Amino acid sequence: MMRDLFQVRIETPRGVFAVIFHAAGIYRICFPGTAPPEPCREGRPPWLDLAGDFERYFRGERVEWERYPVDLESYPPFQRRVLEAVRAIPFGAVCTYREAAARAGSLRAWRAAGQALKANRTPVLVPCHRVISAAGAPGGWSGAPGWKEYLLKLEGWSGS
DNA sequence: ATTAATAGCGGCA
DNA sequence: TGCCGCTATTAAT
Repeated sequence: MMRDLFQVRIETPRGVFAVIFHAAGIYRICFPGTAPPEPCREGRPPWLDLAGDFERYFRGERVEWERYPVDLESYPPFQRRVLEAVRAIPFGAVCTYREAAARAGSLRAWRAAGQALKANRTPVLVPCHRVISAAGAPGGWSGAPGWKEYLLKLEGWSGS
């Protein structure tokens, strides 16, 4: 189901992010230097202090992203369960691909869990950076390189 | 309609 | 150490 989309640009210490949203939730996060692939108009989000939360987060403060509704409707069922499980990982904590798949209900589907994270349209709000490989390496990131490591460090993860 | 390719993991030789 | 199979989904054949 395709809805009318709006976007806000938000300045942070790490660059300008674009948040794409509609009335029922946040649809996509665009990292600095990337443009939204779908057409959208400028608009003001209905949620209070979204920009403030971004600034605080990129300054290293804890932010309760759970209070923002994220649009997960267009994902296939398993991917959606993975993203919901990943959303529940607390600030500063991490889990493995295996655990993420298990929490989504299919213990052996780590690989498919990786696909779900790759398909994740809303990084940061769905903190896919908190899913790391069992060996302690950060693992993949579908956007520009370095961001996963950066976000983990921002949340106090000391590395392997 | 089938097959290949994925943001990985654990078991077994 | 290296090989194998596994799961869900999409893209290519």
